[in-house]
Amino acid sequence: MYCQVIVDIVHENVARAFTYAIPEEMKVSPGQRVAVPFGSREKEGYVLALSEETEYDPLKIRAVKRTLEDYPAILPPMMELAREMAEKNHCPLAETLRLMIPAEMRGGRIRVLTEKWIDLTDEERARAAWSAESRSRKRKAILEMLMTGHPRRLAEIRERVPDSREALNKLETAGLIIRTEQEILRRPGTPLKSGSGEWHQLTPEQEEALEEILPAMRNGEGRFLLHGVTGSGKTEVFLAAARKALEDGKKAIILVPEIALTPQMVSWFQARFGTEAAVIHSRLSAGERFDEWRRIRRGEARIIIGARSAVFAPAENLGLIVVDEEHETTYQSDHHPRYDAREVARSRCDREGATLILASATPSILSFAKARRGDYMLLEMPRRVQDRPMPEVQLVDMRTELETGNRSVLSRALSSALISCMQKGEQAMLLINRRGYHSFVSCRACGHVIKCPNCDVSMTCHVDEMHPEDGGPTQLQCHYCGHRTPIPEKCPSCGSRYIRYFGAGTQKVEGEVRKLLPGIRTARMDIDTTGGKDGHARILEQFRSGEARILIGTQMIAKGLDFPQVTLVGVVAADMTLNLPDYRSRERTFQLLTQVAGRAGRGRRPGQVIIQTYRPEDPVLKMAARQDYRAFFEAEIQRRRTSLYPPYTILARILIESPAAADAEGAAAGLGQAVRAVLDARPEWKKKVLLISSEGPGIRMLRGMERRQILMKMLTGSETEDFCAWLAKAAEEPRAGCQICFEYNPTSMI
DNA sequence: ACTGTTCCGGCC
DNA sequence: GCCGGAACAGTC
Repeated sequence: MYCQVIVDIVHENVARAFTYAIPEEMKVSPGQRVAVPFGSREKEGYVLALSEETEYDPLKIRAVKRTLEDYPAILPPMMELAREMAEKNHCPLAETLRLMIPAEMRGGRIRVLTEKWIDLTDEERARAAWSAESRSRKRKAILEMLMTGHPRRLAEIRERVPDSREALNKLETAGLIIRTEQEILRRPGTPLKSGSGEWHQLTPEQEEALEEILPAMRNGEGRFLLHGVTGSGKTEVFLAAARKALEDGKKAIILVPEIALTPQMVSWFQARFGTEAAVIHSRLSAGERFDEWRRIRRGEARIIIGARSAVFAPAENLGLIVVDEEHETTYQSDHHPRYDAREVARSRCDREGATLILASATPSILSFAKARRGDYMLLEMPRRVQDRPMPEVQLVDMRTELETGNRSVLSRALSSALISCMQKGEQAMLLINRRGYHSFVSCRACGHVIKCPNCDVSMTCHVDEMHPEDGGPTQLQCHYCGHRTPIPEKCPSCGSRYIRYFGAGTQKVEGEVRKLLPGIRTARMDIDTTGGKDGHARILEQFRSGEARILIGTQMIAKGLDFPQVTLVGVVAADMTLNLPDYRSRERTFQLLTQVAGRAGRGRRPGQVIIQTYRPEDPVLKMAARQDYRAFFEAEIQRRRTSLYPPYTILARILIESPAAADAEGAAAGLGQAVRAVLDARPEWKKKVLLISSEGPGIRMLRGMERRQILMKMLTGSETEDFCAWLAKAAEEPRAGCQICFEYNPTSMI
C-alpha cells in the first residue's frame, strides 16, 4: 500500500506529492499527518491519497515512519479547500494546509496534557476488601472514597488522604484498583457575563429573516446578506440559526472581525449553548488553541466563535457559517498566504452544503452589489428591536467653532452634551481615529515636520504611558515602525526653539475630557492601552461595569459593541479618514460613522450622536448622519462605475521593497519593462489593461525599506486572470536585494 | 594536490 | 528547505 504525501516544507522545489510505502501494520488515511524520511532528515507531511499501485520506481520508495495523530488532522473537504486556495494564490499546498492546523501542532512542539485517575476494577470486590480491611486506615479511606464515586482524580485522593502512595500501590497489586491517564483540555478563560440566558421573543423582522434562512438550512444551501441596522438584533438571528444547525446534528461557525469582539459573542452563545461553544483566535495561548481545536475536531464543541482564522476550524458536518460585521477589512489576511475569510466561508459552504450568512449594518459595497446581482439573497432588518428609535445625529461645523473662539477639540455642543449625559448618570463614547497626543509636530520658523528616520511619515506625539502623570507629551512615536525618540528642544533643521503641535489624538482628547469633567472616570482604548493577553477585555469590562463612564478610543470602539447604558456618542473629527488617497476611503468613513453612531441608544433610553467636522456639507457625512445606507450605496456604486473602480475593475500591484533605493528603483524599472513587453506580445491581455502606473506608493519608505510599485487597473475577465497569474510568477523571480510581492486587489494602498 | 566557497539539483 | 556533490577559485 502506498500513499501520496505533501511534505511540510514551503518551497517551490518540493511543492508536489511524494510517494511513500505504508508498513503492513500501520493504519493511514487521507488527511492524516505522518512523519516521513526526506533526504537525510525526517519531515512531517500530510497524506493526500492512498493507492495500491505506484508509477514511481519502487526501489526508491521509502516507508512512512509513523503517524503523528491517530486521526486525520485535515478533513476531506478541507483538503479540497487547501488545494483550491493553493491554486488560486499560486502557492505550495503545504502553505495553505498550514492554515488549517494550530501552528503549535507542527514540529510536535506541544504536548497533550494528561491527568492521572484511579478507578475500581470491581465494586463488589472493593466492598468486600473495605469490610475486611483492618490493617491500614489509608487503604480503607481510599476504598471508601472510590466506592462513593469513581473514577477519581489521583490529585483529589492525594489531597484527602495524605501520603497515600504506598496504600495505592498495595491496592493496585491486589488488583482492586487501576490507574488510567486522561487527557485534559485547557479552556480559554471565562468570558464576560451578559446575563441574558433565555431565548428572546423574536421581532417580526427577525422572524421574517429566519423564515428564509431555516428552510435553506434544511436543504444545505442558502447564501444570505443580512442587512440589519445597528441594534436590530442580528445576533438573535445567528443564535436561532445556530440552534437549528445543532438540532440537525450539524456545526456552526460564527466569525467576528476581531479578537476584542469574541468575548461578547462567546458570552451570548455560552448563555444559550453552554460548553458547546468553542473559541479560536490567535491570542489564545498555544495550549488553549490546540485544545480548543481538538475539542472541535472531536465534535465535543459544535459552535465555533472566532476571528478570521476560525473559518478553518476542523468542524465535520458543517451546517452554518455566519460572518458578522462582514464589511470589516480584517477578514482579509495581510500576510502569506493571503485569503479573504468571506470567500473561504463561501467556498466551504458550497463544498460542505452549509448555509452562509454575511451580516452587517453597513455591508461592503462589493457584497451589496453581489446581493443585488442575485449572488446573495438580501434580508433586510430596517428597525431596531422593541421599536427603539435610531439615534439622533447632529453634524457640528468646527469652522464656526473656531470663528467664534473655541479652539478646543470639543465643540460646545459636544461639551454640553457630555456634561448633561454625565448628570443623567448615563455613559458616553468618543471616537477619535488617531492615537497618541498630537498627530504631528512642526517648526514655526521653517515649517520642518519631524519624520521617522525609518519611514516616510511624520511622527506622532505621545504621553509616556509609563509616566502619564508627568503632564504633556514627551515622546515622538512612529505609528508604522514603532520607533520612539524624545521630543527635541530645538528644530533639528533650523535650530529654532519654537515648535508647534498639530492635531489631536486619543490621549489629548482624554486630557480635555478630564479637564471638562473632573471626577468622572474615563477609559481609553487604543493599541497603546490594549496590550497583553486580555487588554481589550479589561478595558471593556471597566466600561461595562460602569466603573468608567466615558470610553475614548480609536475605531476599535466602533465595532459591534453592545453597551445599553451608552446614550451619547461623539466623533471628534469625522473628515480625518475621508481624504485618504484610497478609492475606499468614502466607504470606510461611511461605515465607521454609521457603526459608531449605532453604539448609542441600544438600551431603554434613546441615543444622541454628535459628529464634528470641517465639511458638514459633504454628502458622505450627510448620508452617514441620516444612517441612510441605501442612498450611500447608490451614490458610491455609481461613482465606482463612472470612475472605473472595483467591482467594475480589478486593481493589482507589484510592490518592491529594498533597503537600497537604487535596487528598488532598478527592480521596479526592470519589472515595468517586462510587464509592458508581455502586454505588447499579448494583445488579448493588453486590451484588458486600463492603466499602468509606476507612481507611488503613498509611503515610499517604511521600516527602513525603500518601496516602489507598479500599479495596474484592469477590466475583469479570464484574460485578466491569466495576466495576473503571469504577474504573480514574475514577482517571484528573485532580484538583487529586493523583496517583491504581487497583490491582487490590495487591502491597503500605502 | 588540497581546501574553502558557491551553485544547483534532488529528495519519494 | 536542506543536503551533498560539482565546479570553481585560491593556497602551498
